[in-house]
Amino acid sequence: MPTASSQPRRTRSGNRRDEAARLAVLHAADDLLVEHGFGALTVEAIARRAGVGKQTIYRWWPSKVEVLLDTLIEDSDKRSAVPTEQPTAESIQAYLRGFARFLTRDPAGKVLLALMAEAQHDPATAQSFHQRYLGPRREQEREMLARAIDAGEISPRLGPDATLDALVGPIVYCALTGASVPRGLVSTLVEDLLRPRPK
Amino acid sequence: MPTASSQPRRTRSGNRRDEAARLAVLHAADDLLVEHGFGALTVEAIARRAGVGKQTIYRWWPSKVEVLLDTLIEDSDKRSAVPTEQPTAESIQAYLRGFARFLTRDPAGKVLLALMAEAQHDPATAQSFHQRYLGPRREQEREMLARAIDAGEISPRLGPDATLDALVGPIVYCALTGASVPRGLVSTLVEDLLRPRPK
Amino acid sequence: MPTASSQPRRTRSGNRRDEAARLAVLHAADDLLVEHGFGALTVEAIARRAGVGKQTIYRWWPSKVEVLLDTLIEDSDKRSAVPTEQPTAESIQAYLRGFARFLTRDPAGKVLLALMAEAQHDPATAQSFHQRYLGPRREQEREMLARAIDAGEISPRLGPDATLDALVGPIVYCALTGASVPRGLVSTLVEDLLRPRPK
Amino acid sequence: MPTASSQPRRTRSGNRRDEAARLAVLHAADDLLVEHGFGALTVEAIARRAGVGKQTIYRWWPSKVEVLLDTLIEDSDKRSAVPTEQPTAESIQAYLRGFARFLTRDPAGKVLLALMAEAQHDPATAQSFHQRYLGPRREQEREMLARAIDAGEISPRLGPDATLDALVGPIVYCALTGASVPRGLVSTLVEDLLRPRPK
DNA sequence: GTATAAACGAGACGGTACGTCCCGTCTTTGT
DNA sequence: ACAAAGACGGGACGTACCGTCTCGTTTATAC
Repeated sequence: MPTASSQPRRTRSGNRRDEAARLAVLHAADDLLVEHGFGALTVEAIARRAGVGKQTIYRWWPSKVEVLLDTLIEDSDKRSAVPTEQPTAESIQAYLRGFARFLTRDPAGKVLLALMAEAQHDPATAQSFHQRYLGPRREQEREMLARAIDAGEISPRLGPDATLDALVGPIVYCALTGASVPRGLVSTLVEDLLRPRPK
Repeated sequence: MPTASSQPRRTRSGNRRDEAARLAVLHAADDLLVEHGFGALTVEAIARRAGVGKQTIYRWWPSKVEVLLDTLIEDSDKRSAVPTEQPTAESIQAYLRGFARFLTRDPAGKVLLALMAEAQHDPATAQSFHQRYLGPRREQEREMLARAIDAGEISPRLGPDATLDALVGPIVYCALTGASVPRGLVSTLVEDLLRPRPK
Repeated sequence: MPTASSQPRRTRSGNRRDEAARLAVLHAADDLLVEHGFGALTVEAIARRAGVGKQTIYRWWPSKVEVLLDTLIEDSDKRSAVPTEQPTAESIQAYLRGFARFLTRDPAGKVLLALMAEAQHDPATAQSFHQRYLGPRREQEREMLARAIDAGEISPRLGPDATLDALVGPIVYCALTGASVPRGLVSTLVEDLLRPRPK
Repeated sequence: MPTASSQPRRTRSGNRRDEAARLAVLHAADDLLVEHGFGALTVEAIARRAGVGKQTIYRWWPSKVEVLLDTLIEDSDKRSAVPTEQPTAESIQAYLRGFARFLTRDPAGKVLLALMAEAQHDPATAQSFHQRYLGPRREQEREMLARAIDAGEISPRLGPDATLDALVGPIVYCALTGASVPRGLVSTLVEDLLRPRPK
């Protein structure tokens, strides 16, 4: 991870990128999305709320979607990290439960839903969203599965991607339809798909 | 001057709703969505393409989303109907496969994805989408499950909604991420979730 | 439910023109102009107010301007008639004063001003307005002058049209600028232009 | 191709008002009025013709009427200025003749007629038109009269406003009715109203 | 008497313009 | 050099009327 300059940084600009402006934009976008929905998330509104010029946004982000993507990537790792320690069936299940909570309860989860939605409307968003979020995440999840299989913790009947679609898909679907994830769903999925009884 | 007012007489409108205009709007919306994506789906573009006044759209539909919903409801029943005959595990599996094909291959499936996406952005869309599409569909699917259970065809470990989320969720998730539904996913889901081996 | 078609029963129409509808349109137009100004005088508003279908207006009048012209012609003769008896300098002066009052005080005078205004905006209006109102009126006024000259009542230094422009122009101009006609203006005009002292 | 970044450099805009856009709007409005009449003078048409966004018009002018008023005020002083030197009966007469020519011949005169007309239809136009054009002009004319009276050049029988109404009214009236100002009218008015023979 | 034909109210239709909002680009000015 | 500010050309929004057109009803006249 690169440097990340530290001090409060009060001076409003200079000839280097203004970190305060960057954060103001990210927070403004996040807040607007949560408070007024994606429809109210216009570049002008972000700039207004962040007390920033429109050009400052266009200078650093190709579109408002990339702003959201930046917030998502930061928040996602914080609030729903893929287990990197030696995973067990239980820790995988816990990860899925955490992911479900993130999606359906955490305001930051709204960002993910909004981006997944916007990706349906705009190919450029789809491209970025896959490259910067879905792809890396899926890669981590595949690794998690592989290590659990290696350790004999699980033995899924399906290939890694199909398995992950089967586990994550229902959770995402519930979130998209505004429903809570039904009690027992995650555990049953884990039990039936990751530990199929041998014939 | 010879009279010659003979042929079927282009009736073009009158005091009552013009069916030709209605169809032109529905088709224009569908075509625009498939050809240029949701971003190009403006009321003005629909009107232009349908050869119709904007007011004619606003007169009959509260928003472009409702236009899409109308086309979805008509198409969905035609191209991916929920089985109403006595369902078996096999016919349920066939329904899911048909649904997957509808979502990922059929242009009309794009309409469903677009609406599910727009529902994330706009509460009014979410409301309509649930009330007019998701709700009735889920109801039919519940009935399908119930009859299959009664007939002893299946015995799901989860409640009806959780079962349906687990079956439909992965398919929708694949479609949303632009992936094809992995081979074996549907059959494994049906087998593991609807016919759990007796202990 | 016994209907009992009792009340006077507005006999809604028949095979011939409906006089009630005609009057309703004329009055609605007049009222709208006076109450809400020319800007609110749309065909739809007239129809709404008169309780009449738009087509009924378009059937009998080529435009809303002709509706106004109809009301003007009826009212103008009633409220500011050109003297036809043997005119004197005094009766001419009285006519001009009456005309000034009509223009600046009488609601029906607003119709004349509105038409004169609209004639600036639209050549068709100008054409009709001249043909149906200004022309005939000017003709009557010329006759009035001619008879007064013949009788030795007046001896204007200018030709008939120039004289009338000089007499009527200031009154119309005051009305158009929203001013009242200054005290003494009419009498001075009559005295100085119609009875010039012999050199 | 040699570099030659020489010419005035189409600056096209910036933080401050774009003078080129302002002029383009004024000229477009003027041209449209003269060429196609007030009916064709829509904000959209002005924007189209000026090669300007609609918002640029709405940003600087409250309505199309104010655009016209701006052109009128600029043109009016250039083409029909009120005499400021010591006025004589002759220079007053010349001014009136110039004004008559302006109104009936000069394309810019159409703007005045159109505004006077629109003032009949819309109170806001009336307000602006009086405040920004009629009022100041009348003030200049009153001054002209006053100085001529002081110098003993004229001795009108009527008060200043009535005198001006009597002089200007017939000219405006002729222009409004599409007539040319009759030969002899102006000179007779000046002679009979400004130089009344002493009793 | 019944059939025809005209005028009626209602209102849907394809359009045009309204005045507003936001897009993404561009310039100016300040730090 | 970067930032705030905001004007710019463009284009979609949802509304109001335009003038035309059917619809179904009502009623006076013609057969």
